[in-house]
Amino acid sequence: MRSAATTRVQSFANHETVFHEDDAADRMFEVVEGSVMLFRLLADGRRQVVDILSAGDLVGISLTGLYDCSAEAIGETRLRILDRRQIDGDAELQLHVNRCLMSRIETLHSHAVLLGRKSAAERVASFLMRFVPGRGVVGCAGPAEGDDSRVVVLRMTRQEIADYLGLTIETVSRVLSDMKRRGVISIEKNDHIRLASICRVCKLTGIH
Amino acid sequence: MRSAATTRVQSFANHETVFHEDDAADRMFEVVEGSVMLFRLLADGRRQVVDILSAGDLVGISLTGLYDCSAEAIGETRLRILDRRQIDGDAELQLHVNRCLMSRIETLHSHAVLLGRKSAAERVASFLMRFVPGRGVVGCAGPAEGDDSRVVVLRMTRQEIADYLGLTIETVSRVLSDMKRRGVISIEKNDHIRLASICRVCKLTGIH
DNA sequence: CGTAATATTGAACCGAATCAACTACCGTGG
DNA sequence: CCACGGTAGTTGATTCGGTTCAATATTACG
Repeated sequence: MRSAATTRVQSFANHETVFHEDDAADRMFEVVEGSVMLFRLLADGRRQVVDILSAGDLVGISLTGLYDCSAEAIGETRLRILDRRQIDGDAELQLHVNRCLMSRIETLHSHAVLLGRKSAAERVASFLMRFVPGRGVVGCAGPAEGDDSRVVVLRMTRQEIADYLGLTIETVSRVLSDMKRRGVISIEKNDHIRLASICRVCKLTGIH
Repeated sequence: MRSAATTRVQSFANHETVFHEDDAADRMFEVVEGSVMLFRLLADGRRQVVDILSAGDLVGISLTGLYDCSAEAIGETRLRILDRRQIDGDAELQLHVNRCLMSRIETLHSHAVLLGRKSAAERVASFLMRFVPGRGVVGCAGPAEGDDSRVVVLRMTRQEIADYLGLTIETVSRVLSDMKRRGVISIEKNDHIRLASICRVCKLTGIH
């Protein structure tokens, strides 16, 4: 979005913290590469991953001056540091920020449906479909002619997936095992999952 | 936000539909009075209320050109119809839209924690605390000297509350009955609930 | 006052959590 | 290269919170 010459890019290792909830929100970022996980903690340690951001998304926007959740890199991640003042003055940039925020809101709406109304199996299927762009959404292309399989790389631990889906690691594991048993997926590595048929996975998401 | 002379205000009766999910997002609104409930449906009829908006909030902002959820008035509600073109040109207005969107995102983050990680009792307590501004949040004033009770008016049916909290009507009812039994609240009318002690309700929200 | 809609309560059931054991994987160093 | 230890993931048995189904009570309203 901005010319690379005038902006600074910072690298984060897998699981490295970008900022903590309640810290002063002094910096804003744009994801250049990798992903960022936003999460909140309850006092007793329960954790909920509230959003997962990837290339092009903005991280660390705050209304109150304090970050409203913590942020952690998923995989090797590079973030461009943005200048708040530059944005405030530029109508064009503001429009871009606007679109990013709206996109977050739509995603958060979907996630509320998942957390409030979907079964464990539907949540895991929905999670897997995140990694298949253009499928399972409006204007879904339908099953590709011929082979409709695909390998998705999660780059998240079972604990992170569970905290994102509002489940426990055991439940996530059980659902994946069950999908494997039924031939819907096969687990090539812990975080490399082959969807035997994208369409079949999609039918398990609960949206149909 | 805008001068009343040049803008149109539309009134909606309780439970009247403002727009439907997937309709063309041709209009944007600002809540003048009352509230608006945003919800999504799954194909089998499961419903999740994803957000509840009140005075000053914007309704019907869309990224895709289609509304991403349905909107329904809660109580007698008045909405100001906004002109999209007017906003796009005005940096000052954009900043306001921006702040509104950020506020939605923070609320949606909180709601994800509620839906993903809180017990039924914690969800209902959190819901009741929504109606007590300035308490149970950062910089909470603490219990008022003397009487710390308060009557809150829900203006929503048990079904709507349940769909907002990701529960069933029976569970909502049971939790409220249990709180009543323990003297935390008293139900003066179905939608008029007296919190005997705001502080005690707050302690049940799970955030402490 | 009578009726329909909404809310409460009870009993049985079920899905996911919990607790506990076991297994696979990964990196390190002998 | 393989043995070792630690971490992450799986699987099983049991428990528990919330749902479901059914009956009753209450409220709103003509």
